[in-house]
Amino acid sequence: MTGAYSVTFGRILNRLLSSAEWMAWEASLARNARDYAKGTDIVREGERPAALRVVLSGWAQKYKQLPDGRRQILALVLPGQPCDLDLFTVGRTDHSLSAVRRLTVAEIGRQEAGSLLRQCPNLAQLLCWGEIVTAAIQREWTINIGQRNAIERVAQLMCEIFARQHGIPVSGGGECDFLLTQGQLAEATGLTQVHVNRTVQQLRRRCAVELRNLRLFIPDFAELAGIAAFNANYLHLDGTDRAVERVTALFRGIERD
Amino acid sequence: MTGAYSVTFGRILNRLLSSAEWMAWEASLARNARDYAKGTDIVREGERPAALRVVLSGWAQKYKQLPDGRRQILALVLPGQPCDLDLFTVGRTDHSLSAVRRLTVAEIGRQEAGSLLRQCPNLAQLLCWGEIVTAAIQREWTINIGQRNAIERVAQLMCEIFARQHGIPVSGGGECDFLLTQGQLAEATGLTQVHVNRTVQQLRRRCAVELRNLRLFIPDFAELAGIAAFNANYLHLDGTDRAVERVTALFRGIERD
DNA sequence: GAGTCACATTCACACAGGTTAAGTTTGCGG
DNA sequence: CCGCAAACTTAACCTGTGTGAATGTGACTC
Repeated sequence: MTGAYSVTFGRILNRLLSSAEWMAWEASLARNARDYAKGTDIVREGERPAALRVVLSGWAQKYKQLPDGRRQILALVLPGQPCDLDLFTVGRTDHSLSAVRRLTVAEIGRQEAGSLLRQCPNLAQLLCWGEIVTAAIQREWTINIGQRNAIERVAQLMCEIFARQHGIPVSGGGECDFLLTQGQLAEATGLTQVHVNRTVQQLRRRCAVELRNLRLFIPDFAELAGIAAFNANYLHLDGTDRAVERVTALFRGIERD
Repeated sequence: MTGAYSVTFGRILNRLLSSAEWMAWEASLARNARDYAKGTDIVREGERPAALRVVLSGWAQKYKQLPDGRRQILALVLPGQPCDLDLFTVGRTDHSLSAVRRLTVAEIGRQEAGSLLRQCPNLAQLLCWGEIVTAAIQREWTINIGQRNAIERVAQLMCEIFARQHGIPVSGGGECDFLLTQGQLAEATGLTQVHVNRTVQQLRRRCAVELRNLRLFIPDFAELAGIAAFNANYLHLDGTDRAVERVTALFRGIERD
């Protein structure tokens, strides 16, 4: 059920929720697990949000499509992360969500989500914190696609995916899950499949990066980060504990309401 | 002081805050107004957030820069909008903020922001709603830069700027503020200044769009929207009232804490 | 173990958009 | 209302990435 939780959210919940809260959360996830085949749409743009969704294993992708079919992957949702807070915010979803590969998500309906939030006093703040980081990642993707060239874009995305799973390695490198095909990598970076292929080969030659068996091997993280001009600030890997206090402060007005 | 408030936020506050709340908010803004010259940095990436900033007149831009100087405008903050909620969320800002042209912002320090939130029970939810819409806009910018070609990108941005000021015209067109130079338009769309110039001329020819005197003239909105394949869903122009209820529900757990 | 499918790879060629470098126009500060 | 800087425009040339189509390769199925 648990799978490898991403650094950015799953582990944080585990650390910042009380053990009773954590158990309620985990139980709710387990009770509502559902599988999707690769490529299946989970939510389509324009629908009314019906559930709080949390990825349990596999990756989900947020995407948008133009009327003529051109498609952009906007974000990747890794195991342990909530897909979005649309259930609590918008009337109609403005983007679609689908399965990168075989995927298990928990789909917590409105009622159960409500009672879960009441059982876990810090959960709402933690969910908000997740959204804040997601927004920061979205901004980085914007500059990635807008300003970096092909090799930098792909390198940057690889660094991000690695860091979101294992943090930044102090030295050397490592490996991590990487579930995207080159075609999907193209949709995420705004390149073509063909050019992504050329680019991946370039990275193989320049710093021995390997993409094999749904895993990404990075012999020297610093070297790859150098190519991408990768700066991990935007992942806000530290400071989560304080963040929860801060978000709580934002809503302090409510407590006295 | 007030200036033309954008559809997306200023007017909403006006409608959804009680008149006492609205007066407290306006008073706080007026008390903390500060001017910046065109191009001045207001916040630099990596700084600790020190204030809740709200644009009073002029436009602000969020941007990021790569080490070699390439720069991407990530978002535009229009009059009436808060720049971000960094004060309540992150330890270090992950992007910079500067003045598109001469700009007046209110800079509400931590203490005053706290007391303001306590005076205005719905303010926190409204601020959150603003962030939700901002995130949706960021997603649209990602697909804009990633998938649309030059003329589509520029047309899309023009439609957005217009719609954020006046909503979608039922028929015909209209005019609105447009404070970006072609160079800034280039930084926002991931193109070059030279190519933006070519593109703007193309739009002039194809649908008589004009950019003059810091104003944008759109004779036929539908035509421009057609070029861009513009779909206003992501601006969430409707449904704000309900949204505030929803965000409140998200934090209901807290009320009982 | 032949057939199928998904994915990666390669090639030849085209073009949207980048680059560099002049001009020209506009508008603001004095 | 002058002078200067910022903004816009034009031109010639170049290149990174897209296009379309074919081939290779490994894994899974019946």
